Amino acid sequence: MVASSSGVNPMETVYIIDDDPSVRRSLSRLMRQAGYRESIFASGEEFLAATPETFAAPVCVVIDLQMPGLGGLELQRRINRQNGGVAPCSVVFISGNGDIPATVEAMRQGAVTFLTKPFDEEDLLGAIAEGLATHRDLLAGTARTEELRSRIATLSQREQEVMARVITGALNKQIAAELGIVEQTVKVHRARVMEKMGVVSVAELVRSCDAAGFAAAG
Amino acid sequence: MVASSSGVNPMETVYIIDDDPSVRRSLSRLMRQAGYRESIFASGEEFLAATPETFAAPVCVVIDLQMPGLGGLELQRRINRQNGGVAPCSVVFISGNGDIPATVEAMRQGAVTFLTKPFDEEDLLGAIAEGLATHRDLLAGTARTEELRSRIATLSQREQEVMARVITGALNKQIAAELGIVEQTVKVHRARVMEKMGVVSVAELVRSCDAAGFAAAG
DNA sequence: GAGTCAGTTGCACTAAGGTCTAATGGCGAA
DNA sequence: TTCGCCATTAGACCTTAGTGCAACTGACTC
Repeated sequence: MVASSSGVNPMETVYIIDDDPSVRRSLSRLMRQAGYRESIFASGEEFLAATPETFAAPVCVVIDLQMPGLGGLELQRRINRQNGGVAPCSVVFISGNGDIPATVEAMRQGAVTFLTKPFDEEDLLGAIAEGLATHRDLLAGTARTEELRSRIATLSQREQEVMARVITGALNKQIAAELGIVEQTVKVHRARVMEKMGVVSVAELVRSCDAAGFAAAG
Repeated sequence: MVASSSGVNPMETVYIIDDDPSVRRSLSRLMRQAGYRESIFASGEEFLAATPETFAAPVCVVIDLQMPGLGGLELQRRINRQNGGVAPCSVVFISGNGDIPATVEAMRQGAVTFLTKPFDEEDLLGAIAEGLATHRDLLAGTARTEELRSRIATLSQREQEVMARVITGALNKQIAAELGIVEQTVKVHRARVMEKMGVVSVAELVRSCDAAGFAAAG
């Protein structure tokens, strides 16, 4: 029983990267039948050239391990590097004659799974569904983080210095002493920080900074 | 060049689980040469019966995939289950004739790596070092979490209710209204919360609660 | 029944945070 | 040069938070 298009988010995309035209055709058809948007590529180079470095909607990339030119593992590495080390999409490997070291490497680099040809279509669809779900969750977290970082970017240098100390629980007078300014000035910066960050309490500010990876001052 | 015992934490332990006596002897010697504490077991059942469910010091378990009785993958599952789903130690697989599906499963279950015999001693030692390091970091986080949870456990019901609202940034008067008590009472609870949790600022309290998984009140 | 503990409240006082208005000076863009 | 943004400070005023002391209640224990 193949998954139908009902219930599948039409924005979720599957990219197929395989040097074998018959595999590409076959998987392309399978993806369409499952209700996914899909695109096929004959090589990793082609894929990298044609797709953005980051994706706004869930994406799963199905990669053939053995390909002339850019190999599957190296392709996976480059995809991961595109997003500053954070996987910009989910990856599923397929291979005709893979070996265990390659499997270990693929999994360590974050692959959902590693399937050997011939594989059960259900296994592939299951892996893709899992990869898309994982990526969906990741994107949700990333969107929040990005929003917070853009807010932090609107803070002036001084405001960031004050915020870094506020989220450690430092008193205004302590912050003033550290920065060599007067307490009243700290209050002004602090108020602006709260306003720009869109929070009304220190508790929210702490959570926002933690979520955005903004480091507290020692 | 085999790693010497210098620089290796003497409390870090490696457990070898293999049904082949010669492999056990060989790996046992290798571990001792590398400066690790080690114990050998002929089966998963023997290991589970002889070791605690959780470990206080870094541990790496080297598991043979194919063993009569309890297989390597099932053993890994049981080890992971012991700690409520969180890996209680690191796991390295070794196998004479493993296959890709087993490798995928092992890695998905959190194995550091999967080595095929005959393997390079350096690869095994590297994997063990990595596993121990990962487990060390995990233990450090766990210790902190446990300490915070035990602190939270000393809070009375009311104090927890107040804390849950303090960490949302609620004002004392809002908390009082929600709980149907007077602001002064909130202040008393709040002061006791800060004292018992060992913090002096709301910022620290928020971080502690987040680290301990204590949920804020909606 | 006495003692203990958690929860509650009131009052007074201090400390800290937050807001508003007003003013000064530097610095880069238009 | 003028305008706008940033950083800075002052003074006044109000709101919150934190602390110390005292007291009352109910449940539970010795």
